[in-house]
Amino acid sequence: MPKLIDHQAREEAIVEAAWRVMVRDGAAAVSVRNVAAEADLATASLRRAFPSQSDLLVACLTLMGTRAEARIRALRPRPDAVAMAMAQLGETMPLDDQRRVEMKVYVVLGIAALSDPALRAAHQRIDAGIERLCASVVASLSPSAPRSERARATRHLHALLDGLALHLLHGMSPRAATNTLRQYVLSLSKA
Amino acid sequence: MPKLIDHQAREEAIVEAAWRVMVRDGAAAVSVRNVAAEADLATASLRRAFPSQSDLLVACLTLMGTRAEARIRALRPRPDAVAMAMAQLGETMPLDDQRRVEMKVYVVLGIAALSDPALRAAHQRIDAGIERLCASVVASLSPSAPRSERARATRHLHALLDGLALHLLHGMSPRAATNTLRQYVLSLSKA
DNA sequence: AACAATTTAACACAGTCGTACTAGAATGAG
DNA sequence: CTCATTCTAGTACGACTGTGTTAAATTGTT
Repeated sequence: MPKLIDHQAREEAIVEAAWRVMVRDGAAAVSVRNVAAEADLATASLRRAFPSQSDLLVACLTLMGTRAEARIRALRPRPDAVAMAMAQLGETMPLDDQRRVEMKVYVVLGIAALSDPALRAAHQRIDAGIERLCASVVASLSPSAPRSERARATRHLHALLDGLALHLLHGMSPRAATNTLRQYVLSLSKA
Repeated sequence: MPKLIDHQAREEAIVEAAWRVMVRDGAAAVSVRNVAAEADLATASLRRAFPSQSDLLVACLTLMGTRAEARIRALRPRPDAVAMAMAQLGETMPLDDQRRVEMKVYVVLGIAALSDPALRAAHQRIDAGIERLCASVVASLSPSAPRSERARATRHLHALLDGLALHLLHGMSPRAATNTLRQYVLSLSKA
């Protein structure tokens, strides 16, 4: 039998290389050749893992969602609902390089998804996950609020989260973003 | 003297053609050739107005800012502060095709600005304008709040606005977005 | 050591990109 | 009508793109 390769590990390495290219040079630079060079692979090897560029981009988005979801799922429960909410929401904010990269990937490919059906599906899955997270946070903080009010708060929280993500990429300080988010979370728990 | 051409009108026509291409096919499709074809012009004519692609993209962003600012400036004052605030903020939301196009341009090029210094400067000017608008809205609704509180509300409003813009592009209904925004504006006026 | 399966390297193809140049068409002023 | 000036069409160049294909190198098993 031939050279044995851990394909899953390789796929992740390729995706991470693509992330680096995207963060460094923008979405337009994520070409098969650039990513292969960044991953120190032949373009043909990359094509075994991802036959088309579209597959690669979708994998970029999907792995980002998987990673973030895993981190949130791994959080230890906390008794304080506000602290728990902030911990969960904070996993979607760029407090370290890892999360900063993921957020940029999410936002950049989210825009690309506006004119790419394949990306659109992957993006909607992640978007739905964030929506569920927001709904669960709202439910835990304002359990007694009427349903329509919770729905509105969920939309509000979701938009705030994505808006802060955008501003963080454009240079907003993580402190300011965290404070803004915390203030809204607190207002939910009081209402 | 030769053919007389209204250069400003032509530049705007070119930029609008570029907008159409960007909205229809994404930012990657905004090439000199595609835009020239969309504007029914020779590529050489386009190059007279915008010598480089970067110039064209910057103009796309700048004209968008100019148009939106002009619309906001042209609003008739209203006695009701909440109504005035919603009218001003609403000018940044896609309630018609015109605004929808502009919002998409703003968001798409805002992402492109993350890895393009020329675009970055143009984007920051518009971003600063929106920030000023948010600050003025907050000031008119919560004149008695302490300064730090107003600063936080401004950041909150700004993030909410951009987050809703993103969600609107991804299919959120304008009604839901308007309701969410109105609810926050109302909460500002009560506090 | 020899085989077989997989990975890699290298190249090829057709297309588009930004940018540049040149020759000719169009047109307002005299 | 003529001229001067501007605009346009067309072409060209080198670089890059996604996608294939083919031959050679690599390596676990027998």
